[in-house]
Amino acid sequence: MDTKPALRSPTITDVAEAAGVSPMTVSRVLNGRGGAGEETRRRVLEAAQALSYRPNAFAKSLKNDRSNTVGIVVPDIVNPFFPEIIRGAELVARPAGYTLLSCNVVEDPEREEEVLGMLLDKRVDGLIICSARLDDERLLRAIAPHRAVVLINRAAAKRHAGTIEVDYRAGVEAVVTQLIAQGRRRFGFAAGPAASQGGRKRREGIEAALARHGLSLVFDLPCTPDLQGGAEIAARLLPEIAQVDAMICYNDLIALGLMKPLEQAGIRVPEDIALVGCDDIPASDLVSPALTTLRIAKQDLGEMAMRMLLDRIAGRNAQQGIVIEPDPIWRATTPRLPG
Amino acid sequence: MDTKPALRSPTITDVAEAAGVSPMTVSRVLNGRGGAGEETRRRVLEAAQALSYRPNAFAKSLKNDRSNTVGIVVPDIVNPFFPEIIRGAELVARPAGYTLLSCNVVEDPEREEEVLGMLLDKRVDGLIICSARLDDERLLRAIAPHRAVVLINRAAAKRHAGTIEVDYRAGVEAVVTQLIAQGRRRFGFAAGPAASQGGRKRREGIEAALARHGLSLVFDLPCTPDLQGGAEIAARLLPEIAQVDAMICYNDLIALGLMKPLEQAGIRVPEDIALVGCDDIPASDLVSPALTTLRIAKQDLGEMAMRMLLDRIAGRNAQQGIVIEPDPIWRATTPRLPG
DNA sequence: TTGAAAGCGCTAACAC
DNA sequence: GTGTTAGCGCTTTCAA
Repeated sequence: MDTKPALRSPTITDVAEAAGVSPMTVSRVLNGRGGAGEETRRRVLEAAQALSYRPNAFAKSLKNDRSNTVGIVVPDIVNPFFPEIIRGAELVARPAGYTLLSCNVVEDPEREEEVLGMLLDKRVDGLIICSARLDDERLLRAIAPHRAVVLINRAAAKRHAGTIEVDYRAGVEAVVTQLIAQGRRRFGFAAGPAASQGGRKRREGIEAALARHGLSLVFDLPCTPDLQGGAEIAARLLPEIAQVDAMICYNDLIALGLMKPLEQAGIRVPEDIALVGCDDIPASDLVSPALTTLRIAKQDLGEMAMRMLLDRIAGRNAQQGIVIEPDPIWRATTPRLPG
Repeated sequence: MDTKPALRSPTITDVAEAAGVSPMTVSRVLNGRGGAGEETRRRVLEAAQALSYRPNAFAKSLKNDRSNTVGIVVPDIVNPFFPEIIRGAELVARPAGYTLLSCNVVEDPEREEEVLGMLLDKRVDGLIICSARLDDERLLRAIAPHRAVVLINRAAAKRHAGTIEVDYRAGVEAVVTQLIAQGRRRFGFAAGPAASQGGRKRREGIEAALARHGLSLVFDLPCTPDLQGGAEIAARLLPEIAQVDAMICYNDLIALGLMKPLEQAGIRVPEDIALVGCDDIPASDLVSPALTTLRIAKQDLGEMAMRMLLDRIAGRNAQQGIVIEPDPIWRATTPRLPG
């Protein structure tokens, strides 16, 4: 019955011919613009159906100067922090008629720049950038030509981009303050990527809490934000492990990567050393001892960012900067809380 | 110094005017087609640079009838199995000049169908589908109009798509055989999504091994392929836990989701019940006891799939079906191997 | 070595 | 209610 799929996909003109009308009428019917006779309408729909007609998105975009596509750029799709954000963003984008183009930059600024250019070529209507690693100048230059931008965990002039920032500073400060109250004094920081703004805010939080007690960081080293980074920190830390009785980690992956080497070296967590992560990825509640961390509502974050982006695309720049608070989740890598 | 970014992005005509040549010459220079005077060439490049000209991908695609974009469809981007595949695919796609459009279908067949249609609208040059959940007829109908398709973990007529399949059957059979040798007799299967072809192959592997010893599955229940699914299986299993001394799980997430409820119920792993996952996600080596599993080279899988896809796009359909073998990783949720 | 014309598939603006 | 014209930005074809 079925005819073979044509070599060339059917165009609006093919449908028009099949229905015995003009392309314009087909366009009107298919886009629900109204102003088409009932009978005509039926014939057009039938013809489109019969040909399995799908409008060519390029032609549409070229004409309309909008792609109905938005981009989201993440440092590393394998880091469990980001897929949830992507999912949240997609959840909002799709019902609004947007396709999400998600791009991985593998923690590489060059690549980040390249990807932003590519998204420009594809004429995305807007984009979300998670934890941009580019320096201010390059970032600004790269986003300037874009129609609408939202930055996650990166400050920027409101004119150029909306921002959603996690208040790591407050979150980390609260946790460190609590640990000090429990008697910890010698803090280390596994700082994550040096270029991360979020990393600097976490450090500020630690230092603010420490300063109030006349303390300062005894260990502060950057590392890749993954299990491997944690393992490397462990190797650096172990020779001078006695210097430290609490480690604050840039994220859960680092903390998790730290745990096994510590255990193998006979260091007890949390007795000898307390461990705190950040993000609350699923694995953190699965390991033993379960990891104390700052929970971030990742999917919400993605949803918010996308809502803000859609607003900006629509020219509504109402909410320009949102700050969300992380939630301390006290688990077993820190001493039991009193009460 | 800089002029404000224009409202309208510069076109090839703008560049042509600035350089005092025709659009055609600009096109030639920018695409490295050769046949342009040295001096002309220089002027064009300069003008393009000065205007920050970026060719409009739509116009290009509309004309060329190719988008230089390929799609990859995954059931759930939050499942750690898939981001690694995506990364592998991207690693191969980008140097070849392709942009990867990754789409999440949240384990929903309707959504899968919709996404395949959307990809068609966007005129992707080809696409990879991971663990398609559509039934054969709908899947075939959905991929038929696409130019090139590769299926991961799903069989198909070679004419319609290349395939890369993990030999779960053999992998699972080997593991179960080993467990039987260690004295396990009462096997359960946390089967994952009913629509998964991979799930059926795992079951076949279990049953083949059991049959050789006159045994059969005492527990076989579908579940979502995530931690939640494991927790639900645990709830169903616990009342009749004594019936079972080994659980084979569709994937590591399910196995991991199973572990905490079992532990809380006082069931010892592996003494009372052996546990086997599949995929070898990073968390599996972090928990205690560490999870025995079948390792799949996820990134390789993604790379292979993309290479096969690029071949098919280029009209080279040499390698049409690849089977890869999973690697049993014996860890602590199964009894120690002899030797 | 360079340019002019035509057209990819679609739709906004304006007829009829 | 429906059709015609023109043009989005680019490149292929052909001519100069």
